[in-house]
Amino acid sequence: MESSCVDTNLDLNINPFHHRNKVLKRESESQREVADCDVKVPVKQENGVLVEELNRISSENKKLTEMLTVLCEQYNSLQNQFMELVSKNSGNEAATSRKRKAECEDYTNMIGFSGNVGSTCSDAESYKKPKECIKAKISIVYVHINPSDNSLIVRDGYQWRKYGQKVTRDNPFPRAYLKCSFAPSCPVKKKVQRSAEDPSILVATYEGEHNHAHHSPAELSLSPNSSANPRSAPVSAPTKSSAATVTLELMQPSGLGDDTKKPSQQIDAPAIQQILVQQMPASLTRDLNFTAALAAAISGRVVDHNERECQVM
DNA sequence: CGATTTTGACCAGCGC
DNA sequence: GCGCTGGTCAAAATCG
Repeated sequence: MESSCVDTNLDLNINPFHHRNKVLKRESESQREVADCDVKVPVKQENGVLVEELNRISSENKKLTEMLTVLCEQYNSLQNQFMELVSKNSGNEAATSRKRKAECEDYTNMIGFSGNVGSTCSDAESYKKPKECIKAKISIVYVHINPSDNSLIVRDGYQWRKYGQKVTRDNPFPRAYLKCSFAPSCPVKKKVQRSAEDPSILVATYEGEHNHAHHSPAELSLSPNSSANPRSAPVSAPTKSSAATVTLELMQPSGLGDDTKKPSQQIDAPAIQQILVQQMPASLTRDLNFTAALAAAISGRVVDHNERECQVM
């Protein structure tokens, strides 16, 4: 929850020591190319250019890190404000809500950012099977969609099977219940429902973790447990229904009492969007796939740049 | 024809 | 115990 949980140090694989090998490798490659072109370029000159480029990238990395730190600080302060708001509203909500205790426990964990519900027995299914302690990682994904799009489809790279649909009391939009197509070997379930406050937002609640890779790697990865995902995020065009997506992982209720019940239903749409914006950097920096892809993209640009320079010389 | 979706019925938790 | 509610089941319908 704390911003300290967020590693603001973007490892872009461009630190000098790490990059040194690439530089040396590039040196040998360019020497080969130079030989092929039958043009002799002083190695020291190229070395200087590369070092200069490396310094430039390092300074960019530093700037990005600073920007990220500022973003995280802003996020932290906003989160504190949000928690205050939630605790104020929870008193009124508790009087009118008839939610199940178990569900309240689930949503007590909402707007957490680094924990894993599975470490205790207070997770989603424990009320059904009190003797079992099922590990169920719960996370909420908000997907911005076209309000005229009535489908309840959240493309997250996995294949789902719908097994039910209900209209819930506190939301006029139907809620779809889906299981991973690999069930029962994969226990992951998800619920998809439009936000009552903002119909352009689709709320997908994931329960559990996938124990397999994506079914369709060509689709955009929005999975809450990126550790189970295959490598880098695909580059296919965004789907019509997913213009922007943010994942909120849920955390342990430690330090949070019942006064945080169902905060998502107590905040208005602008607050949600603010939270989502603040959530993005934390989610992105936690996502190894994202940082790896970013590093690959940057290093790719550097390589291209160097190759162009080599060709010029 | 197998996989998926739809949809009404059923079950279980919770508050009164 | 009863009613309300969310979640799940399973048969029928639909799709590719």
